[in-house]
Amino acid sequence: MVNILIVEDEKAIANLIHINLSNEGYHCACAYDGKQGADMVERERYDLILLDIMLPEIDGYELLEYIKPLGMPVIFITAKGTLDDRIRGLRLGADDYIVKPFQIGELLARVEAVLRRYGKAQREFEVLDVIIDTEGRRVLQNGVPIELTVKEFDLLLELARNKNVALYRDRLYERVWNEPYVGETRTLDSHIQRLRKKLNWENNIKTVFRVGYRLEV
Amino acid sequence: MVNILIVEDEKAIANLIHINLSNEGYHCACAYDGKQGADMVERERYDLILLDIMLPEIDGYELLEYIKPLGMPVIFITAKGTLDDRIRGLRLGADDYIVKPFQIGELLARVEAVLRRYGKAQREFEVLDVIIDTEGRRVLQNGVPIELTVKEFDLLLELARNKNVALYRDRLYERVWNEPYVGETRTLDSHIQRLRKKLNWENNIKTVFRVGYRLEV
DNA sequence: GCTTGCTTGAAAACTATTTGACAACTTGGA
DNA sequence: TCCAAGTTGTCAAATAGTTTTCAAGCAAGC
Repeated sequence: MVNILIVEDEKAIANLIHINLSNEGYHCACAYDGKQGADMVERERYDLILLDIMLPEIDGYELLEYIKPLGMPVIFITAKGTLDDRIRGLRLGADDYIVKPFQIGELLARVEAVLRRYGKAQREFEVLDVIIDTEGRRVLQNGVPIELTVKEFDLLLELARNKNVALYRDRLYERVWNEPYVGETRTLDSHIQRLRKKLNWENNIKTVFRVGYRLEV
Repeated sequence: MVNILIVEDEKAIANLIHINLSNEGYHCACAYDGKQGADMVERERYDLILLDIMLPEIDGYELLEYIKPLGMPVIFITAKGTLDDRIRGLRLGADDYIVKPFQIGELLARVEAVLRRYGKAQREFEVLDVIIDTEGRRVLQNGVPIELTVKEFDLLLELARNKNVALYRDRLYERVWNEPYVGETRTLDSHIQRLRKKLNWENNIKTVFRVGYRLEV
């Protein structure tokens, strides 16, 4: 089982991450300051470490230097979104970074990307009656393969990674299409409809009027 | 099954190697100091030993002298990249050496090379109704030899090594052709078609529209 | 120079995606 | 409650893009 360490002093955030990663089937441990983090890293091997920069005792940069020789991948969590910090983190050997406040789906995507890079990715995950095979880009519903197009698949992934979250149209569009949302067309709607139809998810993909969509599980 | 011993005191590195070799289908054991390494070598036969030079208790050079008469191949792992060390290791009878920090792919290549030299390489593997003999570059389908050209064979290998994974066209091309994919020609497509035809794999090599291909098993 | 494998390009076949017109719905105030 | 304005759903046509096919050209090794 994939083993993840969360080093984060804000307990609320640590818990939020913990809950969501556990939900995805990862095993998690938390450390609430740098010293504790160092201890835990020393005692056990983790497949990935989520590391806040601003920490009591030992800060994230320092801890990173300590972790890197151990060969465990690290994703920085940073509240300050300045380019400087990002570059510094990456140059110091972090594998990725994410800026607070983040959407949980974004975190999951980054976690998955890094794990995949290290050959540890969870290939598939389950939502409702559907199993999504991310690497194979395939979908099984109750064991039956469902043919999805690229956009449909990406859209499903985005929804599934943010289940029970109302996703704003623009954000959803921008994530899946990788381009700014102008909102003059029915593109996103059409794809949502097709997903609903293909998966019989009329009741699970809810429209949130004036906001966007939410996948309810 | 190929049996490999990793003698390395940095557990993180030992684990990293362990994970990656296991992934390739090798069986691995770890020893975390020279004495333990000596014990294990005495007790069991290994097809290959990965040996760190800087070890507690008994150092790598000493352990090598002990191992050599047993006729087990050895790859040195060395942090000091000086020419001296390399030559010393090789003169003492190591089969190869690798300098930390290394890329895991490089290690795998060296491991495979040494195993092959000793005739221990994993020569063939099976996918669907086909047996691929990597060394002989031959393919048997239900016992019947199938003539594949070089490119066809490499392409098959790449697909087979990533079965059930949707491989992006560019990645696939770059892996097989060893050059950047520009995407202006039908080269990859043609070869895919020929593979499909020769192996009657029309249904197993799936096109993933706008992505690439996937070998389904 | 023949053979074989590899690459290419054009055209055909196919598929996904976008769009637009209009219907249906939601909402907040009149 | 009802209406108007704004949003979302529907669906088929148009567009845009991708893959397959095929035949021919090319290159390297015999």
